[in-house]
Amino acid sequence: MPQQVSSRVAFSEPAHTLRRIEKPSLHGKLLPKSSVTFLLFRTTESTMPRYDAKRIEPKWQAFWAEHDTFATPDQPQQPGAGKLYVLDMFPYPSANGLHVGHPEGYTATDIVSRYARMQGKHVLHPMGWDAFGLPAEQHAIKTGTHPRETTYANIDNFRRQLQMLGFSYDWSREVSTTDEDYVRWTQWIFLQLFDSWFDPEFEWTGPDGKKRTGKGRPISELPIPAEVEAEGAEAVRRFRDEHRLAYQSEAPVNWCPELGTVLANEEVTADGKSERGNFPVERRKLRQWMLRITSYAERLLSELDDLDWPESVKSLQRNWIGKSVGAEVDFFVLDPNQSSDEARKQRASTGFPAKPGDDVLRVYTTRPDTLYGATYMVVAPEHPIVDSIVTAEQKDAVEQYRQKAAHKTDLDRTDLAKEKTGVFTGAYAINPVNGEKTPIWIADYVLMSYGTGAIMAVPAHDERDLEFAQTFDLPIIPVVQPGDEKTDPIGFTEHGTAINSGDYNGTPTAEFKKKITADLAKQGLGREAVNFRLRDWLFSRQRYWGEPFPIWQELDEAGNPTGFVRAVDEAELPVTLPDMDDFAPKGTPEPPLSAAPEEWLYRTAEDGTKLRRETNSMPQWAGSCWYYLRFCDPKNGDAFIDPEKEKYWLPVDLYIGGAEHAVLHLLYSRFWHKAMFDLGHLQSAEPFQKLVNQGMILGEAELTGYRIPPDMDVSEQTDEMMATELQGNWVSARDAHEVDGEWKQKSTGATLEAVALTAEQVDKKGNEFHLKDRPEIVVDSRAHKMSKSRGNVINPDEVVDVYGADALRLYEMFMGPLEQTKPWSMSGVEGVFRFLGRVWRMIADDNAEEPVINPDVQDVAATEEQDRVLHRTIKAVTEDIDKLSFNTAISRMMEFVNEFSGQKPRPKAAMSDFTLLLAPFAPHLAEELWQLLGNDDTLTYTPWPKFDESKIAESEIEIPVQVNGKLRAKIRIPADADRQQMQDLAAADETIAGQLEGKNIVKTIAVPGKLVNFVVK
RNA sequence: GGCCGAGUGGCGGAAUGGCAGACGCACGGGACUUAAAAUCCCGAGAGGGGUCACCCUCGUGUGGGUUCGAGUCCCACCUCGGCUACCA
Repeated sequence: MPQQVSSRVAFSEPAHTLRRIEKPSLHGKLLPKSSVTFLLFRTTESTMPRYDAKRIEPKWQAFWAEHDTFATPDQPQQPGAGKLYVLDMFPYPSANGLHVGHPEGYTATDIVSRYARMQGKHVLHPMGWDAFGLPAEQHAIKTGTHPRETTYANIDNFRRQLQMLGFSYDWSREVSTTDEDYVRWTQWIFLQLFDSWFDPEFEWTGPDGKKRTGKGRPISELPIPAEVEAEGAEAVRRFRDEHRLAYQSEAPVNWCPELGTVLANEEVTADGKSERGNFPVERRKLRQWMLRITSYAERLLSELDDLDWPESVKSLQRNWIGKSVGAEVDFFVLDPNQSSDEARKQRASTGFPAKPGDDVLRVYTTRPDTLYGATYMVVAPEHPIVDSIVTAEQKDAVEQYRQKAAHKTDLDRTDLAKEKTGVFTGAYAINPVNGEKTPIWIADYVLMSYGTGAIMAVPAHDERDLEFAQTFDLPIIPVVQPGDEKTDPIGFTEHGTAINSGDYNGTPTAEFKKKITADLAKQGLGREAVNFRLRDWLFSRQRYWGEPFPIWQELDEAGNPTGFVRAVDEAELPVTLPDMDDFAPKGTPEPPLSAAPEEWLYRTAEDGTKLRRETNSMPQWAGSCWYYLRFCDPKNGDAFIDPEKEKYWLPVDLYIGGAEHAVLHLLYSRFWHKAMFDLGHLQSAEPFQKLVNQGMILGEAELTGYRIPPDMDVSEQTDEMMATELQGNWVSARDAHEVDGEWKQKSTGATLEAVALTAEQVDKKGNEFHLKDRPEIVVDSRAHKMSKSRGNVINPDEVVDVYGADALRLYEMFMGPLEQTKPWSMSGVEGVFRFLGRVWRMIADDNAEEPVINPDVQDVAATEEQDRVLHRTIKAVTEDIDKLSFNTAISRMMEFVNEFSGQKPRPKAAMSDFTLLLAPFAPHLAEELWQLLGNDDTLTYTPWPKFDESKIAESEIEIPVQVNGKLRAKIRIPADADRQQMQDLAAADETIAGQLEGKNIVKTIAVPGKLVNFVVK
């Protein structure tokens, strides 16, 4: 909305209005700079409302701190009321401080926590810091300030801001992931994973009574196959290492040669360049730590069902896990000397799965029913079979392609996605169902990391295969007939009936899949197979400011790593970061910690083995994976959490945070939780029972006009109206829309230039805004994401400075539904600020020098109507909080105030109840009013008001009367009128009688307490 | 391309299948004031009629459907937003 040219800031003398004078330009800062002009006025008399957040808020924050009001009690306030664990996603304490998105979720959880306390529940509501991470390290490289210093300074600022907002956290439980005591247990959990393997066969029953297959178990219980045992101790060690939940493997990292450093994925732009400097980034394989999250894929998927999470988040997680059911099929690689029949016979005798040494290409497909249409095969460039099958003529071309593929950046990949590339290997395989000789290609559209790294290509029924086949002129055989005869089978990727498929012709797709999978299995050529998109979790980073791994690498005599590692002794945890002055990249892909002092890096074990520390560090996810556990028992020196406390508090009853964590954080946490459960350290199966995502807060809407480019020829437009609008290059806002970040004219598709306007350039006509010099042009307003570059970032400090914390809290809850994206509006903040002023004046005496109770508030009994309003409000607010529908709860309180503030006298009891309802939303003001109402302790644990249905009920109600579904009249009837009475009363109404006259009543619908509807002809 | 979500006044948004637009912003009018601010009161979906304490028509992205009755349920389409991207 435009900020009209008008005045908003007043000057006045009295001290309690000084805050408005201190920063008269504040509105200029808070509102879009361009759209406001100030007219400043002076007065010698105070006319400002006396509701003085600047006095009230610090007073009560100090009171709460002094009395440890929010320290988690040992017991529920009311016996049997139960516990409630209310958790926020803890923030990364950035140098910028809080943005307005933080208080949104935090206010919601604070309301729930305060409300639950008043209901007598035992509430755990903690806060902490996810404090490892890149920015502090980069700041250190730039300035030389140690990341620890920056981090703890930022934490202090965040804590100050959160306390300024009056959140009821139990600060005695505060933890930071960077605390040594916390790091110790993060490392300890890693060691538990390191000391475990996943037994896929293990059958057991979960705490929910459901049967499960597959469980994490101690590595000592891993059965060692006899042939491995026979190979000796090293082979056994290697076998164990290969099965651990935390294991090492070669994995590609983003190496930027120009910057001489490894980059995190977040530091690489979508087009494969470094965010800093825009240099090319290549992928280089390095030894990395991985966590075997894939072994938990099935459980992470199936146990989602019982969680009270938004369906969208569940669906994101399901997609991310990406389970698909299909078949693995063996294609025999053709020996040029054998005919295909012979090959098939030989294959049939060897059985599935293929044995080592078989020259077999195994593919994974979700559409085994299209086997007859497989006209070629593709393997990933890295596929190991390539070396053994490539023919002499093709060797060079294949080698070249593999080289190129290996060095491809993300940019090349996405670019090449548009055009398929590949090279023929010269080799052929035999299609197991029809004996057809099928050429084998390599192409980078097949990924080594999914399925078997090889596919059978069915160009007729797969988009990618079709594109590839068309590029390289490969045969296309349709094998699925769409149900609709008119549809071309080529390019048809859905289910239909089989054609060109031998004896299977006419079989519907679903049935065919099952049948052919079974038939292949019988012949030993295939079997049903399940695949997951989910990959193992790359758990190491080449960073300083993260948890060091509690791992030693073993070195040989020459000081080179042997590849074997050993865990740091538990008693030596935590492994703390060495003090280093220089965090700058060393120009090699080695992590910064490899430049740590020697005494940190090296050691000789008791058995004489030389050891070197693991120099990779853990990702930021590590600390955030389990912080919800530590909050239950933050000071425990003997365990990461006391089992009794875990049993009592877990799972988290309400978890609120941004949707950006819908997949990774929540999936990783669930994985760790399940692994720790399997190992007997936890008793709950899932960490977060109920999850809510708060919506994003956009910047304030700005006025925008639209212009077409000057070179466009307006005369081409045939439409006369259009021509008028285009004249002078302006178009109507109604004719403009944004496509991929660009403004386009809907009617012509022309690219537009969007122009932000100032209020001075705009006129209001009726309800629309128009350009002053071009009144026919309608002006639009739009909200965008807050960003520094746009200059539309709202700083909570400044809002609190002008309007107070209660107003900020209340506004953020009043904006709209919690889960919805919604734009900021500073005048909306003023709206709730005015509401708080009205609340103040309803209960407090605004004319008194000292805060005292309003003389109109008296110890009188409430009238029936007053009781009705009060109890209706209690009911509505209570139910709305239960639904997390805070915006409507606030509306209800506004209605209450609108109703009561004009009344004299106002019953004190009703004012007290209202104050309690307000308390979770605007706790400072509520505490102050509670005191004025004659109470001398905090209202934090005062019982929540109860409502009485009988007081809400009215004896007479108004209901609508419809004729043929159209509203024709409203009548007053007794609340308990039955159907017949309602009909009679409705028919007796003058207007209705007129409507019914001479008509034939076909049917009458009367819903008691609701409405009457006559159907006439 | 795929998946998920959403379209209601000038704006943010309310509405167990039952009076569309609660509450708030912005806007207009009035009271108070030398004036302004602050505060309080009143008005308002759009269009039309009028015997101004009243009535009619249209109205929740578009087109169909179910129903006595649809913002709400079903089908198709359009637009916007978010996430994801060759997963065979």
